[in-house]
Amino acid sequence: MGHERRIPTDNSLAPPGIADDGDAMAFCTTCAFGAACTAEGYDKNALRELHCLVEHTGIYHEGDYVFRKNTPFTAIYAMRAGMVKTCLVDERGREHVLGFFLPGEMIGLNAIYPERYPCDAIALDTVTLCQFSFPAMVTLSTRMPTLQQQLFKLMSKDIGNASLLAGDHSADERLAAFLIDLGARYAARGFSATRFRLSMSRTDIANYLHLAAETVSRVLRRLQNQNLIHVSGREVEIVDPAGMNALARCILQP
Amino acid sequence: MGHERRIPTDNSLAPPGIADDGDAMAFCTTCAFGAACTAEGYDKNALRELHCLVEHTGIYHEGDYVFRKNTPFTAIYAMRAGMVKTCLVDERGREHVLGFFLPGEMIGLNAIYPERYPCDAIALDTVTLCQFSFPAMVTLSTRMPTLQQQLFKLMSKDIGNASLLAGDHSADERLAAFLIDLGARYAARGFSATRFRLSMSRTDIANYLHLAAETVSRVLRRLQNQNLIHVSGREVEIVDPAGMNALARCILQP
DNA sequence: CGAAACGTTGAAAGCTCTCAATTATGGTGG
DNA sequence: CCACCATAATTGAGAGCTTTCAACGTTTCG
Repeated sequence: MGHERRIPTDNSLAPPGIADDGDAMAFCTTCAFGAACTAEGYDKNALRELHCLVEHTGIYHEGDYVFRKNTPFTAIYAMRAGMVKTCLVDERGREHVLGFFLPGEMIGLNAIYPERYPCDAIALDTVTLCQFSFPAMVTLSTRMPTLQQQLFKLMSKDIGNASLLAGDHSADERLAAFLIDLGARYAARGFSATRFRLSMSRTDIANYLHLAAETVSRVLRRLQNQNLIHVSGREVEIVDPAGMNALARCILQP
Repeated sequence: MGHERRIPTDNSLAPPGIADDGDAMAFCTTCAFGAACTAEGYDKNALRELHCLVEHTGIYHEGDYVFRKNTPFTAIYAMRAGMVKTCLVDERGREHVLGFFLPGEMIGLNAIYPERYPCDAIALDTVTLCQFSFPAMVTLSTRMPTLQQQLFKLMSKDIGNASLLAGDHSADERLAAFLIDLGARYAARGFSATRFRLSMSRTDIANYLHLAAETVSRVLRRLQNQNLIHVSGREVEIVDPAGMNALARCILQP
């Protein structure tokens, strides 16, 4: 394994339900709601209220659905461990991957407007997450400005990220940007930015980057031959971060 | 002209400042904040407060900047008339168009998280808009749940829209989806869905759809030869909406 | 009227895709 | 523990779509 999970995934024995304070506080430091949860000077009751609308869900295994397209929107989810992809299948049967989610990131924010989940969310490995009732969050956020701001921030961030893939860039640039971005997000959670495991298949990567799976294979090989990365199965090491950044810059920079 | 502007653009003589109620109310029916502004049963004071944080800006002419990349984020804008593009220029000097904005739509929501505008916003023709101080909106929205919900909705919508261009589709499908989408958005504001004027250049369209300008020309010609549309300069008529929808479906449907 | 920007059209090159075959990996059951 | 199967990943060759480069026609506006 390229990195160690800091968040224990062995809470399978604990029944789903209200998070106990100890667990919740420990997790909150890496969670997307960290800023709201751990905000200083906060009324302890408010903090308790926020924790009370969280449910730790059971464990999801590879292939399990966190939610399905067109299901009524009820909750958003914070990743605790593992990786989830969001995707949808078009009428021609082709799968489009919208995003990959790492520990600490939020899923479901794009369901608020349509009031239904606009895509499927599928676990790529063993996943645990926190479920937040959205109606409850909305209510609470009117009394808790920090929470409201955090929601605004998270959503605004998502709007910006979406345009990452927008440009018409070469396959090499796309793959470089993908790996650099993944490394940066891992680093933000305390993992290694240069060594990690790809939980998703080459096909998933291809469907995310809008390339053919064969092209993903070829480009990974090409980057390795240029001594930019080292790939072994799903283990990846970024050998030359500067070189990779140079490739990815035109995508990540703007 | 393919459609009539319902919103007068001749307020250039009025000094920027607080919107008078008459104007504001008239506009609100087509504005993105309509739901919040015109919500029934609302405290008249709250409504007045919302209107008070709006400023009608002066007129922008073609090429004028509404805001510039990296400027500190202070306000979001609601389009009243005309068209604006948001774009950024990469280090190679190539322009990427992120979006086009029609009357009633909001600009600047992607600046909340970075706290700076992440792109330029440029008027494509004669533009008028309303400026909302964001800090003031945030404060007000804690007392005005409808406003908060409206903000959530608008942002969530933007997250979803961004994935419209994501797929790897043919140039024909992209152009068809672009025109159908534009028509639908015009229709949502009371204009014709099948006859309108493209305020942006072929190059802008190309930079938005990630095609070469020459390809845009060729595809428009191709669609016209198939009797799907009629193009004359920047005037467009969708002659066969069903056929165009069939082409665009795989992009717009999911 | 003339310059400059915009738009169109043609031909050749390049990148990625598709199709096909081969190799590697991981899980299952004997 | 190993054989076996299904899935995933890799590699090669040819086709297709879009891009690039270049030239020409058109519109706009000083």
